[in-house]
Amino acid sequence: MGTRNPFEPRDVTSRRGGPVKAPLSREAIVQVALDLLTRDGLEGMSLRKVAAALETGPASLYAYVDDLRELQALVLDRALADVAIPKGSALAWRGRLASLLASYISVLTRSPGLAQLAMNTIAAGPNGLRIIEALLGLLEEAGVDRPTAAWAVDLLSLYVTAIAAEQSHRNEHGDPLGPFVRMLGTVSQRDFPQIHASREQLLAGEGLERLDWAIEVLLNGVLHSPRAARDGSELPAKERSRAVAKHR
Amino acid sequence: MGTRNPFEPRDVTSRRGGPVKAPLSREAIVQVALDLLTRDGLEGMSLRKVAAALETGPASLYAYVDDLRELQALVLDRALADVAIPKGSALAWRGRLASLLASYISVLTRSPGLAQLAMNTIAAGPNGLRIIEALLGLLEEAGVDRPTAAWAVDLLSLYVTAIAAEQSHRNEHGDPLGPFVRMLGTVSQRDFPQIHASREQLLAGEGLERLDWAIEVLLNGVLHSPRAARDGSELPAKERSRAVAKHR
DNA sequence: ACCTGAACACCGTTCAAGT
DNA sequence: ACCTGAACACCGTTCAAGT
Repeated sequence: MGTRNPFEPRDVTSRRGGPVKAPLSREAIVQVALDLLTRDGLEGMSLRKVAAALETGPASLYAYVDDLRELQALVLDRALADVAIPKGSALAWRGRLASLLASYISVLTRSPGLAQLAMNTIAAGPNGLRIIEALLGLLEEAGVDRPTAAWAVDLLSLYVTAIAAEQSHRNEHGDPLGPFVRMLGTVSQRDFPQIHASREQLLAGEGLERLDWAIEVLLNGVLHSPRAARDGSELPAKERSRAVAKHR
Repeated sequence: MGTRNPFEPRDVTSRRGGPVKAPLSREAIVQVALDLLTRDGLEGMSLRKVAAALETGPASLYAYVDDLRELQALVLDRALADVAIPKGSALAWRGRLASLLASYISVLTRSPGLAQLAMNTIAAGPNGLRIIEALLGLLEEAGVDRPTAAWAVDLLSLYVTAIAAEQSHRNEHGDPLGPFVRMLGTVSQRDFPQIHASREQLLAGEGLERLDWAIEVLLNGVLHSPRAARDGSELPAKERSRAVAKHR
């Protein structure tokens, strides 16, 4: 690069007739970063590449963003804006909860690397809050007591994020269970009888079928494990039946 | 480095009187890598640093290891050797299952970065297999049908890995919920009434207490969501009661 | 205040060359 | 076959200097 030819117009026109040069704002940086993440995955979203896409040097970004970590948090929250929160009560709470979780997974899976990013980032942005708020509301509607609901939000979002991370890791890394399948094929019946007997079952099922089942497990588990009652007897029948009876 | 002084003895003695130079074997590489991971976290376990610790260049490692990914998988399996698998039947299945999961978490949390590594690596090594085998056995003992048990293994290990990753991420990054707590303090009652009302509950509880509760949720959920019965009626009472009655 | 080039201290991986 | 130095193509971040 060195010296620049002074006669060459300095990006007076954008390729698409847009504004003169990239305006370089926090929003523009986050948008370009999300685009890169969606196109090229987590590795493709480096500060240097974002800067290059904005036709500037990497140092320029530090005027708008403290850190790579901060940029990642901003990108995550931007992406979470697309999570659909079921409105009204067309569906019962269980259907709305399942559909919210499904939308969250679908957003995280849409951009490769976004789920991995979500695993390492606390989603404390406005869109993350919207989702937490909705989860708490739906659990209350389900009759789950508040202490249980609070922890359940943590459990549900962590698990669902982990599922998405696992899925997109497989998609991204062209690693469709490769080593795992090979391992299952060669596992010895002597040393690992249980695994041997469960070979097909371990691989059975579409991703979506397994996801539906997992969400059912989590919801059933939450309904059957109220915290409020744990202090009392081992079988808190009254408290539990209240939550369980609501939808079963 | 350039030229080496030919009079200087070429590492004839190790610092601790050990063998002459590091023998450079696959095992030695994995061991050093695990040591680095335990001491310095995920970032500290680079091929270059492992090579430096073995007093060689990074290129030398490629004779024993295909890839950074392969090294990571080997390190993970090596670490999983420490997971304690409850023997005999001193405890009921539920106690042994909980203690196996707790041991798994404790191993993953012991070395910072190990859990993150586990999130991105399929644990198909011998020690990973030992754990899967034990989980399948315990679930069978619990009366869970085989198709359900197979998927449950996936669910349990994924969730528990995610918990460990979250915990050690907080520990490692000196990020003890910092931004999340700050966010909870400033969240507006108007916009997010549910979050506002659940502020204390969202933060309440020791890590271990929450972990115990989460494991209870997962086990209760698995017991109440048998796959074998899903084809039939919505309320597969017979199948379910068989599994549930076993321990409740 | 915003922007920048250059540098610093790192990465994983490859490759030709040595033994 | 094993090992190596050097190079290649990258990183995030800092900093003095410009406007």
